Amino acid sequence: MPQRKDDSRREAILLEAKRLFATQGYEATSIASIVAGLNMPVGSVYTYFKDKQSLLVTILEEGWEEFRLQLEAALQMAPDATSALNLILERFLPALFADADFITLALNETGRSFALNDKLGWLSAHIGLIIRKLAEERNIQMDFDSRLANTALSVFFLGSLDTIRLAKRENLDLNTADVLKFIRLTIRNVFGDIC
Amino acid sequence: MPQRKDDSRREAILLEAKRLFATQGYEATSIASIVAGLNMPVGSVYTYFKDKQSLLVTILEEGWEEFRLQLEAALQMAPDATSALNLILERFLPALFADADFITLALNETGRSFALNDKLGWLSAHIGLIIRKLAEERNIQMDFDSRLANTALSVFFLGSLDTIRLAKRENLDLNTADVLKFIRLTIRNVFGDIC
Amino acid sequence: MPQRKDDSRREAILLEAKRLFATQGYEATSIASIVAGLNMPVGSVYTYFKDKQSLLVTILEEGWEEFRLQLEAALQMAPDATSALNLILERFLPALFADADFITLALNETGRSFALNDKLGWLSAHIGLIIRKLAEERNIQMDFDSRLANTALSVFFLGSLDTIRLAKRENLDLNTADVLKFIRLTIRNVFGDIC
Amino acid sequence: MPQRKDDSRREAILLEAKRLFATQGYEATSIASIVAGLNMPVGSVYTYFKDKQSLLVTILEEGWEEFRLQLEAALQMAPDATSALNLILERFLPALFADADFITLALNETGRSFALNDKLGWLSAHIGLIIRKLAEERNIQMDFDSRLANTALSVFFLGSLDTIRLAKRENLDLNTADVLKFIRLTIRNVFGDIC
DNA sequence: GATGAATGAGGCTTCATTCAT
DNA sequence: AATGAATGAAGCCTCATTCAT
Repeated sequence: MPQRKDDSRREAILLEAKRLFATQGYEATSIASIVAGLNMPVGSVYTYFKDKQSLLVTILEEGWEEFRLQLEAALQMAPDATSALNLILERFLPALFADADFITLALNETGRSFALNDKLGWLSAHIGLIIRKLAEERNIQMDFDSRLANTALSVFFLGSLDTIRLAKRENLDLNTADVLKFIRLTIRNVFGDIC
Repeated sequence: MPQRKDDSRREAILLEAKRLFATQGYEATSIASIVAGLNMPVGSVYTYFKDKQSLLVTILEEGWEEFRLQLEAALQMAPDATSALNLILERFLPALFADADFITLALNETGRSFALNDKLGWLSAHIGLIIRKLAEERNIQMDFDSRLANTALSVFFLGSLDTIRLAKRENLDLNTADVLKFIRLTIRNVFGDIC
Repeated sequence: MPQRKDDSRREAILLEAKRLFATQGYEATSIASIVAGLNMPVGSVYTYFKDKQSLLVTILEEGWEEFRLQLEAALQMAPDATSALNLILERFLPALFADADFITLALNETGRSFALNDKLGWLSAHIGLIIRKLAEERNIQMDFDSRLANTALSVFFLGSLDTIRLAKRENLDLNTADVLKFIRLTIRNVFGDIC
Repeated sequence: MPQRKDDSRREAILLEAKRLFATQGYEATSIASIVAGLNMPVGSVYTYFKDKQSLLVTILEEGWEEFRLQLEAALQMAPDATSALNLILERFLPALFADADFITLALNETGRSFALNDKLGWLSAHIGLIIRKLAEERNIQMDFDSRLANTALSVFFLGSLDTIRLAKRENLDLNTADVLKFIRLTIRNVFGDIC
């Protein structure tokens, strides 16, 4: 029996690739530079991945899948819309915001290797449902039409992600906590003291 | 005063470079591909620009400068905070939002060739001043601390830019008008019917 | 006596290698592509063969040996030159012509991995002997010197092989039967109605 | 004005490539090895040729074109079929036979980069016309059907080429003169003393 | 023996930049 | 100043072969 493919080597490659792609950009990062720090030969990348592009796609798709599963699990556990919202604010968003490299790649490679709009659509559907339920529960009249709602969600979601990556990259005096606080504040302005 | 004769060639190069950099990415765009459609020799790029990097820097800096000057001119003309705000909403933002390629480059090349945080800082200062004046004029109590204000501005500004570039790139059923409408709505929620 | 169990795997490798070497060329064929269709691991090749080169050499030498043995057996069975000639025309050449892949490899790898001239020399000696006997039997004066005879044999032999491989490869409206017919006609022109 | 493309460099590359492709095979020859002896950098190849494949195609197509033009010019000059035949035997074939590298490539790359059958068809048409005229002029009854004629031509043509390349490659005691002599002899057997 | 992951040299090609003309 | 051929470093990827299991 030959050596079995070593999952830890695969993960190490993905992790280093994510770091470098996010830091220097996909095109500016060479395969050689990815394996250099890992003390692996270049050929190893091609044992685990078809080509450079699939490295990026894997990072983005597996990364998103992780967040998606987290969110769906959280929503299933939630007995009502209020607790669902709180799970999003306490679990999903913090986990997403913690991965600045993923955020950078997702935003920069939109369209080239990552269908960000698909993900945004999926997110809209889920969040929209929660919002409508919340409004119902709390007897609040929502006069947003769906276009405006989508716009709002997109601005808040993308703006939060971009703010966080900018803050991390430029060592701004802003951080994840500030963004979450701002989101909470916005929600409270509409729905009251539910989070 | 007429422009120097060759400024038109310089501008043509900048325009095509901006389009290609935004569409394909900076690294993936070759100098040869920039001049190809313009029927210019590669050497031309180096008579007007030091190297490829300076092409990108010029696009970003001159692009920003244009918007900055527009905004400053607008603000100088404004007699009070309310009209300043309206000028921003009617002149500055629409002009900025119209240039999707610039937005894409500014967001993607953040940190590599463009200090987006500097620009955000400058914007914060100006907008912040208007906000404070507005609050004063209208006798509204602002309990935002400055960190939260900066966060809010960043989320809204970057989120708007990202939403617009995503909408353009992915042919979403969202457009500049929707984003502007959402911004207006948000402002009215705080300051009332001033825009 | 039964063949050793694993000879079938060795043969499968040789067969697939021959097909691919002939179709795509030796260098353009990877070891991996040879075993891919056979559902065998790459390592198998190295249990039966020293390296890639020896795969090719084996195909050519074993292939030639098979034809050589066939021819020699045929000649031993023949009571006279006329029947020897007919055996060649009815057994040896059809068998050789049927293996287009072998022909292609033999012609293309001449000099690199296969001493085609050695084989041609061996063939010349045998055919030459038959020719001389035939001339003697039929009392025909052969004024060919040996150089010209070798040239003639080479042109006919290589020309036939090349024609057949070209016909197969390019789906020409020419086939093995046509080539054999032409050879027969040429012989009849010299020796009369003996085949 | 920049440097003009230097045709002598282009030719030097083609010549060395032809030599190496014929000697070692196309796949086994690296671009680096082609320019090594010419004291040129690798990039030069790509100034004159799109890629490695086009290097081979150019060698084959330009080489064939040269021979084709020679033959057509010769045939136009010939007042009758007999002199046409002699021009072929004295001009065209010797020129073709002299270029052993071209012959090797044409035979080995048949189908991959060179449609040898197209050329054979073109040749058949021209030679066939001469043959028919000769038969007519000399009142000889040709009972060859066209299939057999094509076969004969293919065997003789390809056989001659292969014999010559084999002779050159293996330093056989056979040469171009022998092949031409054999061809002449064959023609005389059919048409009498016309060449 | 059987397996197939691991290796790293080497191949093809691109491209920013220079500089002869 | 204008041009575009020339350059060669560097990138991605393939693949024969080895060897741990």
